[in-house]
Amino acid sequence: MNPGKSPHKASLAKSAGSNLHRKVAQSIGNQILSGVYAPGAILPNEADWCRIYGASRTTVREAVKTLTAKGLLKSRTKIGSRVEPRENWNILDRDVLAWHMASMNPQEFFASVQEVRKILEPEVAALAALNRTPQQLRAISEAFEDMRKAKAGLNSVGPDVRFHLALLAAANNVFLTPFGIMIEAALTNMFEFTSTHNPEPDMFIPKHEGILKAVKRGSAKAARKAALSLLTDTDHTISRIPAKAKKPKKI
Amino acid sequence: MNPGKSPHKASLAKSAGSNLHRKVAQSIGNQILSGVYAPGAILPNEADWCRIYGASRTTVREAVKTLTAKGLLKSRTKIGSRVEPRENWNILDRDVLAWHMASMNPQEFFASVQEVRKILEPEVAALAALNRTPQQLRAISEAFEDMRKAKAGLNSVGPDVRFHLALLAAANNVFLTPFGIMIEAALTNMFEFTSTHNPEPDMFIPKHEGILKAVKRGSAKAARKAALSLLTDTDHTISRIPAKAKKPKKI
DNA sequence: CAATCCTTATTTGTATGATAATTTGGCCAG
DNA sequence: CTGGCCAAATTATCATACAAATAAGGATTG
Repeated sequence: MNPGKSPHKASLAKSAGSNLHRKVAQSIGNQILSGVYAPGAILPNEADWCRIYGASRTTVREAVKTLTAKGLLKSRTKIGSRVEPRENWNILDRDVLAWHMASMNPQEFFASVQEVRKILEPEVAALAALNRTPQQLRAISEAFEDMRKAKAGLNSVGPDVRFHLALLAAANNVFLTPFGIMIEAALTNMFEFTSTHNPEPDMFIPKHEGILKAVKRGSAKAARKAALSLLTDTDHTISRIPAKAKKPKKI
Repeated sequence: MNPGKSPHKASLAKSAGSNLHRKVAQSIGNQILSGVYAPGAILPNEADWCRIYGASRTTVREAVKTLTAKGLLKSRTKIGSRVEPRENWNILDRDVLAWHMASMNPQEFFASVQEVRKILEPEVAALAALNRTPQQLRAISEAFEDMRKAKAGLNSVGPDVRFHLALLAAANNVFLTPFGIMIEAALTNMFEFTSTHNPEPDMFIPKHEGILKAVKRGSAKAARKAALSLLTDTDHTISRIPAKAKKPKKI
């Protein structure tokens, strides 16, 4: 796409990862997620990347392997590295999600997340009510207590995240755990998406308590209902964007 | 775990991937997923892996980077590579899922998948009914037609998978697409989990047709109901294992 | 002209050896 | 006992070379 002599300059070093191959992977990953290299496109070859980043081929190759492992690329001899179709991207991977967030309309991102949360979290709560171990219940309970204590300070986001992650873990289904990443990202960055920071904190605590109590006494039905109400009534969420006609789909 | 001179011998070359670093990654990945190296354990260092597999350090490092990118490992200088906790594993990654399936009780795997499918697929169908593009509808429709044609032969698994994947794509939510891997794995290997191969093929086609029609005319409610019935009534699934008391959780 | 085979060029894959950077753990001094 | 300094182990990076795969074009032949 830009095989010229002075390509992107691809600003490195801005992201935190201390290792070079990590930085390179982040940079290339960001470029893919932001559409600089679209699915199907052939990336610059390894030698080019070396020049671009001033790194050794070893380092570049490790970065490429990282991206390949996340489903963004596929390399073949004599061809080079081609960007994989979107459905192969490992979007629930921590890094991929971060890159995705960096180059996406925040409201659209948030709407997509909430759409999935509304589907999953009530059922997750129900499963947790049925399958939780005592230890898992304790983890949920402790997170809730921390939420309550931290109520005064606005930094209740940490315990809040822990609460939802603990709930997810208590559902005891491996295929649900990947969503922790998504939930975490949504909750920790919520203030960036919604205008107000901690919306309706007075409703906030009781609703979480409702989930906790239902899970404690093993009532799937009540847990489902409580979790649903947390995501719909109180809103925590942005109800301005209709979940439906999100985007007419350019194609 | 086995730092002796004659370690695992870790049979390579059995899996298809032609590249060496791929084979090494697969072998180590399998060992992690099968519990040879548990979360928190320190893996052999790079030099050891080189001896074990008879590969160069370059190759071993690329394999390690691959596994790191999938969330199975984390490497630190002077420490080595440590197996990450399970919740960080990228279980919806194609490879990780394959390794997981290779070392798991098939019925437990299938039960977990169906549990998630019952949660998601009705809502996926509903979203598809609301958000599908004409092209996406056509893809669903074509997959269904292929299913019907292939009805005589038992190899309807291909079109069946395509049908569900097309439905998933039509939901138009990036955070749902990762489940395609899981659904694909479940459907293509179903005959290994259930005793009978294509259970109740007479119900099979009409139920899929019900989903298609609902999606076509944009009825979320009907689509949800049809998708749910496909997963509960007909059973496609194994109802012998109660979804609840799966496993008392050894901890 | 058409089809087939062969050569060649390009790109990734693997190997080797060396050096740098990081950090644990122990040693040593106060 | 405490603090800081030193050494060892391990990953991180670099440079170079060769191997393997394969796409593309050219030579050969029908």
